[in-house]
Amino acid sequence: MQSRTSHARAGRPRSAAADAAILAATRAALVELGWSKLTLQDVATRAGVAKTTLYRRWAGKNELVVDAVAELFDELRLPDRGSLAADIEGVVLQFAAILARPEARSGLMAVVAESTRDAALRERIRMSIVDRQKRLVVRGRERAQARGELPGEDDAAAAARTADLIFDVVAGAVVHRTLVSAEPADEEWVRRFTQLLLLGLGEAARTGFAGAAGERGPDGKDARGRDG
Amino acid sequence: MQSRTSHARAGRPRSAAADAAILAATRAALVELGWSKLTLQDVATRAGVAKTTLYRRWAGKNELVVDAVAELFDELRLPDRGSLAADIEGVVLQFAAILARPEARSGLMAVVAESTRDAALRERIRMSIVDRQKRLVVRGRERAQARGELPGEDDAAAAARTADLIFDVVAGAVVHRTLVSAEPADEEWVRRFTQLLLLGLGEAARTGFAGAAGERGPDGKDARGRDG
DNA sequence: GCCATTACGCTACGAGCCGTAGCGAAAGCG
DNA sequence: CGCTTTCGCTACGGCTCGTAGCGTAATGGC
Repeated sequence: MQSRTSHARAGRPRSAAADAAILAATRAALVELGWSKLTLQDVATRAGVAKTTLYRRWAGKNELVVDAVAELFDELRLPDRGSLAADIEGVVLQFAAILARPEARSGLMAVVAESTRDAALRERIRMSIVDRQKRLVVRGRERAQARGELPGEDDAAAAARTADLIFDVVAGAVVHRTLVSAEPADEEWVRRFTQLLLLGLGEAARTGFAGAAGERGPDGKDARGRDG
Repeated sequence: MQSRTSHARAGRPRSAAADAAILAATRAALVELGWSKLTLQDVATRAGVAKTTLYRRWAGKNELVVDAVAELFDELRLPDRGSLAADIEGVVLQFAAILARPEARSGLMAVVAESTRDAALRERIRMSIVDRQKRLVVRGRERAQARGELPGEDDAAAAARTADLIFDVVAGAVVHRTLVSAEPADEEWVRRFTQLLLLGLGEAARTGFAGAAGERGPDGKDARGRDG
């Protein structure tokens, strides 16, 4: 069977359990040691494998950490909460929860920094982490357009550019808040951010901007869409 | 006289020229080698000083790179272009120009990553890099409020939270665009981003969002303030 | 069951960088 | 001229990296 599904070449197959153990050990090491003090020898010991096994599967520290961190983003979902605002808040809160974990904080920025000088690494990050997030933006936007909350776009290229822009704004804001400003992207912050994103600077400020007093938008439409 | 101005304790004073040479050498090494392959021995050789001199002035690689990169942000200015939109575009373009330089790309994210596990380093980054940027947001917002483009805010604490939010959105978006998406934050992107920030998702999309056809805001006010 | 093939654990190794210690010389101050 | 601090230089132990080599384990083909 294996000969058909994945052309299993003869020989001893790689241990899938070892893969999982290594990635879990990498995350544990990231939590305890952080990026700079993480060594492959330490990861190997934690995972119960030999150091040479690590080098047979990953080119180095960068690639290993990318794969270890990428698994954290598997849990990202796009819940249908009934309105664009509520959908944004939901997915942003999930994203913020992942970035609040120490293994993501210390690992993600480090590999992004490394990727500025390594095109292959940048591509690996894009495929296993970034694109998965961007897909949520695209689908959420389509959903909002189907609801009539956002106008449709005829030009496909323009639609892609817009999705890229929105993605950079959303992901960038959460990352900057969490890692640079080093303050939590909690529910109140997400509410205020969502209002700013939907209404813009002038209009959002005019509605009080507080979230507590401004859950409903100025056009009378329920901004959170709990009951329609 | 120095005994009064800066209590210059007796002994040979530190060479200011060495400081400048070391920081310049650090930036040069960042360009050629990137963060991970940058060694203090290499920086010392480039600067024409001994390695021990580096350790007498900086605790390690992290602190050195923070200071070297911080100088890049000295050139940030807040030009008065006549309108909030034009001011935002101007300062964002300056920020993008700095982030386009390789010494900023490879150095900035790396020290931010390190700062997730080092509170002292995080404070150093905040003081010498982040706060300088944030001040531009605060002043630009005050200017827009004086112009009547944005409503004033009575609560000082709420005003500070709003400034923080705007700052995270602006800086985060540019950083994410430049370093994660790895695409240039050029004039067209900045135009579209500014429109999104000012008008919000729904309204900005409704105006076409393109920039080329949307240089003027929907309220008829020239969004770029070039010739009126 | 036997063999070719691949993965694995283990050890050892040179190379490079880190951060520090110690020394003599240089450059300021009074 | 003494005192103090900085500087250049050398040397060092300790650590990590990435690889090589070897014997063993596990699988598929025959």
